Amino acid sequence: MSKPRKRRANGEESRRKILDAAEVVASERGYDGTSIALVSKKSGLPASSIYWHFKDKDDLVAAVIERSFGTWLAAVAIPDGDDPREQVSEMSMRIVKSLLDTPHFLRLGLMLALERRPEELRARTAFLEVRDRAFEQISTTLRDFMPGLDDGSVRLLTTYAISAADGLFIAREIGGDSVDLVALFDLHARVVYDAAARLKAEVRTRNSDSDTETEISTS
Amino acid sequence: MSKPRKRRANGEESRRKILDAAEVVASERGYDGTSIALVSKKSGLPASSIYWHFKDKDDLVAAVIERSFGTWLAAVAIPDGDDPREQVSEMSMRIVKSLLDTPHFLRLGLMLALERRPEELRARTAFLEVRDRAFEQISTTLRDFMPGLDDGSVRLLTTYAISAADGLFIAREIGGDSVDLVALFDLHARVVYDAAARLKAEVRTRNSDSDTETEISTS
Amino acid sequence: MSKPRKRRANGEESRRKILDAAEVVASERGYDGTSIALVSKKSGLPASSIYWHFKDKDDLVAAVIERSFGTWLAAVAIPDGDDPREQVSEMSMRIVKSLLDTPHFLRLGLMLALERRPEELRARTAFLEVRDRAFEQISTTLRDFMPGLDDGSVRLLTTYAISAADGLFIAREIGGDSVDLVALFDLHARVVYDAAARLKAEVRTRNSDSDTETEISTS
Amino acid sequence: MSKPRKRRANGEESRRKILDAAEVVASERGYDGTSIALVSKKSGLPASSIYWHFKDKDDLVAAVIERSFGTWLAAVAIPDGDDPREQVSEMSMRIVKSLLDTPHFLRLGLMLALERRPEELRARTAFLEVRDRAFEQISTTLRDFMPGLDDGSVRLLTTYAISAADGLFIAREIGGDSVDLVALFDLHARVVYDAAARLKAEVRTRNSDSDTETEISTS
DNA sequence: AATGAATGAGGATTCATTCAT
DNA sequence: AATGAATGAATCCTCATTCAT
Repeated sequence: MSKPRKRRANGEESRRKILDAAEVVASERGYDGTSIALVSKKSGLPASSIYWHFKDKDDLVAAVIERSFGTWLAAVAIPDGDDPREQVSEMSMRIVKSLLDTPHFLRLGLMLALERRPEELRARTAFLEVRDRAFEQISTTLRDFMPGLDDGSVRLLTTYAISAADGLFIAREIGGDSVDLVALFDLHARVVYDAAARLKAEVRTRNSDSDTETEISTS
Repeated sequence: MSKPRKRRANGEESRRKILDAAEVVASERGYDGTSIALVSKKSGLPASSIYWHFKDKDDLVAAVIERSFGTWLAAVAIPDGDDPREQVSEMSMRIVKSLLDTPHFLRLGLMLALERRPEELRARTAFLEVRDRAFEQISTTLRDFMPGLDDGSVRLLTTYAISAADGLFIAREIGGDSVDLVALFDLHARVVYDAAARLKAEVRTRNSDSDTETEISTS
Repeated sequence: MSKPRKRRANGEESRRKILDAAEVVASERGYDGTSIALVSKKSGLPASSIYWHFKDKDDLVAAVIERSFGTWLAAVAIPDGDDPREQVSEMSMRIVKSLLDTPHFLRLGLMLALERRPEELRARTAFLEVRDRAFEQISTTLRDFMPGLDDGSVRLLTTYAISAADGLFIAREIGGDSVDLVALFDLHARVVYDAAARLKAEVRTRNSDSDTETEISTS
Repeated sequence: MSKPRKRRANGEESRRKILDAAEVVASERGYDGTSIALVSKKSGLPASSIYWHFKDKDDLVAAVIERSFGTWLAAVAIPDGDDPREQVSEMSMRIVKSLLDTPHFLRLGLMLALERRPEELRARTAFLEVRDRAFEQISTTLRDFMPGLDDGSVRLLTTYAISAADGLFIAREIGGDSVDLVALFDLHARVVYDAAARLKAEVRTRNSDSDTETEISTS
């Protein structure tokens, strides 16, 4: 009773504990601030055990990124059967909720993204990869909702949509509860929608140039 | 005579060298990644000399933030005598240019902003302070351009304007030359302008709801 | 069926794999440089399996020494029925060949021999033992070829013969192909033979002291 | 009196203390067996101070090699004004004495020489370099004493002379006082001298080929 | 006959900082 | 106004070894 040390070797669970601890630490302190000793303390496993499960610190943090992204995706993903027309506002809400509930993924990712070290971290590369996947996903969604948009515009809008969302997340991280993330994301969704509509209109105009089309004023 | 007299020690210059080195290092590696040894190597001055000029590492990085912000402000500031009507587009251009030329300030600042360590860094506080000043500045500008906007809207718009700009900066940091920062900031300026106009219109409508009610100022 | 049945565990073969790996590693890096992890990697067996076959690292390396010596002896040994008169030149050739083909035994042994650690290694002791056996063997051979040599001379010559051979081996290890080991061992064999002959002559002279001493000119 | 800690920073002396400690440790345990912690303990300076004076462990051991060689050379070198004819026997004596008194240089060097690690140690390279210098020195001496020897023979003899000496040193390291190093080196000197004389004679014979010289059978 | 997992001790090296000069 | 030297704590990671299965 005094020490019912669970001596059952259980690889899966240990790995999970380590990732849990590392996720919290890394998302609060960044890569350099994440010491193996701290992860060891928080996970309850000796430092050497961390090295049984992960090649090195970089490998550990990359694994954190990947798992974190999975969790985050699941939280954001829209359940099957949803009415497509509700997708936009629904996704906006889900994103906000995910950022408030599990900010680990994005906080850590952005910290890594901002770094420039002589030799790339696998952890950073891992983040950029999942970010690229998100980019493709959103591009596709945009094209579905606004058929007729040219590639350049889709690119521009997607970049803007993602980047601004990053920025809003940071604002919330800095400002805490005084930042109304819901209102900001509402604004953001509308703003992107309007911009998409305007760009689409401009494209159409440009295409049917000599015709009698009337000017289309900014939304 | 036997020794080639080292030129008279020049405090100002040494300090400057150290700050120059620290600015580059810190903006590439963040706070934890900035080792005194590296700053020493890059500045050409011994580590102990850094401690003659700065109390500790935190003090050094805070000084970097402050000087960096000064430099950045000077690059962004609009020269006297400019036509106020050109201010918006001009400032947009200047901001883009400053972010491309001297990204140190914002890169370091955002890295610091994202961190959550048990004991606050003076360096982080310093960044948040200059950011607050920028917030006030932009709020004022917004109010000047869109008189009649209620305080909540100004707050929301300013937060959005700044945050999205942060996000665009990050996108550029990640994507490099493949990210067209000029186009993104053009879009951003327009989007904020439109949103401001719409919010203003909504406010006016709300205020003159049923009849000729007199203006009711918020706050 | 679901699992491709790992072929029946074969103790002998595993043990051999481990010894093979350890032999290479230890002869390249010495005792301290031989990590169980590296032997594990090179042998393809988990570290814990190494401890199933060997008590500890010292035990493993001692086993390497013993097996290695066996291999080496077999390579050097003169087949039965050989004409005794050809033994010397033949053995010289065989030794050279063995040192070129399987240098593991001697390389590792000499490394161990040179070490001086607070607590003796069984591995080192094992090497010194087989070396002693070799010493006796060569002493006997010498006595057979040069009957009449006093014990001191046999000792001296044997020590010289073995030691110089060690040194030549090292020279080859350092110099690689640029060192003509065949020529060196030819020289060595002749030199030892001459020295033995001279010592024998000196002994005979000394024994028949008061008699008509004949001048023995050096060289 | 209880703690008159010498707090006078004295770089030279500290460096010397570290080298002294490292020399002993490395020559007893080899490169891998030389832990910075042990050197720290034996030298009385903290491990971090060792890194003020030396870049890394490899740098430290290379410095040991170089200093050790200097010491050894000084012990072996023949004072000016010595009668050249006494040089050979004198040098033999001096070498024996140096090997008995300060065996550090050669013990460490041979251990390093025998190693084969994936990435070369600067320490090993340093040893091979000084060894090369010794080779040239001895070659020159040989040529002076035996003018007329062809280059191949000089090479062969020098290699043999050095290598056998290495082997004799090892024999003494293994056998301790029971190994009569003086007798062995006397034998070695004579053996090399005789071999040189014989080789020279053979060369002369070969050069005057067409003459009536009879075959010279092996001694 | 093995092995996945664990673990405390120790490995080299860097850290921020101080101190005497 | 500086700096060579020092230093204890911390860094990441590897070590030999054990244990439960």
